[in-house]
Amino acid sequence: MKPPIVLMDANNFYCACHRVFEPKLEGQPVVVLSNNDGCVVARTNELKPFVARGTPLFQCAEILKTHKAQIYSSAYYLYGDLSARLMTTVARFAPQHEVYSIDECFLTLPGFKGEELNQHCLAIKAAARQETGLPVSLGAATTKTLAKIANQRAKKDSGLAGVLNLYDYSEAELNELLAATPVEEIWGIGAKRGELLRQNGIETAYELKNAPDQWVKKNLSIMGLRTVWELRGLPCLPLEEAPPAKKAICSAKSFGRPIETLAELGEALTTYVSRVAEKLRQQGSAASVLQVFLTTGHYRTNQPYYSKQITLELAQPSSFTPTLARYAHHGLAQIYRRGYSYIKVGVLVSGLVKQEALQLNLWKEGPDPWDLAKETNLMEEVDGLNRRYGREAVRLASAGLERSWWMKQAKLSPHYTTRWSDLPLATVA
DNA sequence: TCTGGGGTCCTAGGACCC
DNA sequence: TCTGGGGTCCTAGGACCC
Repeated sequence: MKPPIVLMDANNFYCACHRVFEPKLEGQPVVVLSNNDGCVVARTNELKPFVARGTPLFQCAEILKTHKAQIYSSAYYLYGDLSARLMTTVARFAPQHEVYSIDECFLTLPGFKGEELNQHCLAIKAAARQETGLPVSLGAATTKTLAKIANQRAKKDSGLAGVLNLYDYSEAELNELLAATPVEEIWGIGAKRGELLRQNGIETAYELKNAPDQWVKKNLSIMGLRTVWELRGLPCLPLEEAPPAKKAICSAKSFGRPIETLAELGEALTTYVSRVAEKLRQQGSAASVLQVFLTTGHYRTNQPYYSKQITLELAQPSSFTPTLARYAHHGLAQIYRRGYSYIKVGVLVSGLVKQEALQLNLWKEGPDPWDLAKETNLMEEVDGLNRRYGREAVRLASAGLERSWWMKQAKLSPHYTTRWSDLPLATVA
């Protein structure tokens, strides 16, 4: 017997995080903006019919105003922290879990079924609300893809109390639900594939479930075929308890204003390289390839467009911030052209190897082992200080001090969970 | 004026080899 | 005019997700 797979997903996660610390927002429409306050990345249910996800702020400012929406810049320090608390809570309820994204977690519940399964899901929901203040929904089924559909339904249908169990549905009941599910709502079917499917007369999840394997594989690749099998109740996507190490790490952000000079681009690049290097060390990796890219805006047509990338191979894999920064700046100097207004620069590292393996190989060739030990110790100190005193408490001077190019964050929330000075005050009347 | 960031996986096509 | 077959590796680009 296949064990039930449950997907826990927070409702309007980013918006909900702001509500946790500002209870006055409860029942009020809230939106959260992307970096640079550019687009709407999250909005509460009240606004969903009027504002699509990803709409640029300037295009929906009026509608937001008429609905008296509360607007926030994205505050990832807050979301990351609440996410960790939420995952700790739900993990208690299952022998195995996979944190799939910042607000989603798959759980397996072997031995559970029927009413017992429903009650367990309700208990998870109650604990999440009690311990983190976040509203969540849960969907149970035999595969991840079906659990996703169950979860969506649980969210949309207010009669369901946030929990839907498809695990105990009969084949006929399940087919009926799939027939009422548009094909674009299936996990793994986006706009392009949705369009292709519709052109071929496949409009619902039920129709896709019954499409011939050969046709699916040819048109939607092996991933599409897996999706179809999962719709049929055949698990193809295993639970991954330990997240696999990343194969590439990237940092790239738009500036708060266009910049022209190599010096300022360099400051931003150092900042992003430092972030990438920190993430590398966190997962115990060193990079052997580094890519730098920069671009002018592509929405404004009255300005010349320029976009370029360069790939550099490191003499030795490294996670030492100054080494990576040196390569990055070397690359930037080669692709930089005067006379353009740039809006973004970025860095991507790949060819990742385990840092330990590097150290073991040292006595054969490569950098002086003594130097490497010094580099490692130095970075451990820096990472420790930054963990303790806040990100970028210690940083390279070339990352800049003024940083007038920094992204726009006009509506930033206080750091409720990471700064003593920002703790909310409770007063007794 | 103002249009996000960070990932994964797959496929096609070219270079190269025997 | 005719011009093999099969394999690997790499890269660029597309599609998707949150």
